[in-house]
Amino acid sequence: MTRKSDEPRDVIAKWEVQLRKGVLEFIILHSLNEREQYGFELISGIAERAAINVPEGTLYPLLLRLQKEELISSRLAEGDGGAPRKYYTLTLQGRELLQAMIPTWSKLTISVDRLLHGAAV
Amino acid sequence: MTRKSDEPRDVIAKWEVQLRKGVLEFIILHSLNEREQYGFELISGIAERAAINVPEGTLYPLLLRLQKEELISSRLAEGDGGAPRKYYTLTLQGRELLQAMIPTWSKLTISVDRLLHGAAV
DNA sequence: TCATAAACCTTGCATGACAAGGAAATCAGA
DNA sequence: TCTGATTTCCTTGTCATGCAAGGTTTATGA
Repeated sequence: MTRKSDEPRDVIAKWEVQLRKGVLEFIILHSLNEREQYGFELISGIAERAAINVPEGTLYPLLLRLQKEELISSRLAEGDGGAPRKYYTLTLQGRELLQAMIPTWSKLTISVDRLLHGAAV
Repeated sequence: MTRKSDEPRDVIAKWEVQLRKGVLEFIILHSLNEREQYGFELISGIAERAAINVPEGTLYPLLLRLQKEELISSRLAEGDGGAPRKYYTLTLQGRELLQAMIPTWSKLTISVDRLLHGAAV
């Protein structure tokens, strides 16, 4: 019995990975704009509030990148019986970028939904 | 006078490229599900109805990929005083995938909007 | 024959998501 | 003291997509 490697579920799962590109940066910046948070806190908060699972292998490289781009900054603090936590907050640049991202996101989703529902411009 | 290469407009433009990943495949499939179309027709139709500009360098490789994955099929027809047109339609697999994509897209945008507006799950 | 327009194609690069594996700090108990 | 569990963070390599730039083919009209 042969088995195709491209079953529908796999195809959708791969597509979802592509769809998330850019989106995760957006929601991380937005979450940090609400309040200072550390890595694990971001992951659990976003999972709880939006049902979006952000893997560690995605989050940490992303946070490092955002810090290198000076969109966020960090400070170390003691952990709760474990390794120290790294708390992140937005820089001024980060807040400005986030403000520009919001209408960009809105425009894209509105455009797509307009196509989906066949409404005119 | 120095000039930073990372001006806000560039940063947003790059981010927008990332955001479109996956989305373009989705809207192309959706457009072709409505009716058979050729490349230029897709570009102009999507630009007009959704204000989304799909460059040729994006569209043609995408169409070739979708055809290789047997999500769309094509037929040649005469052009309007120019090169022949390649008309594309969805295959059964393509229609099935599209039907699975729609709720995936909805869930993602709803989740993000829930975060943005601070509503609870 | 040349220019123009319609339509399509190719190459190479930039970039983000993530699986897998790992490392460091703390604490509890044997 | 050693071991294991828990919390937290990090690194590497792979895969996929979008797209700019440049090119090709077909037909038409001057």
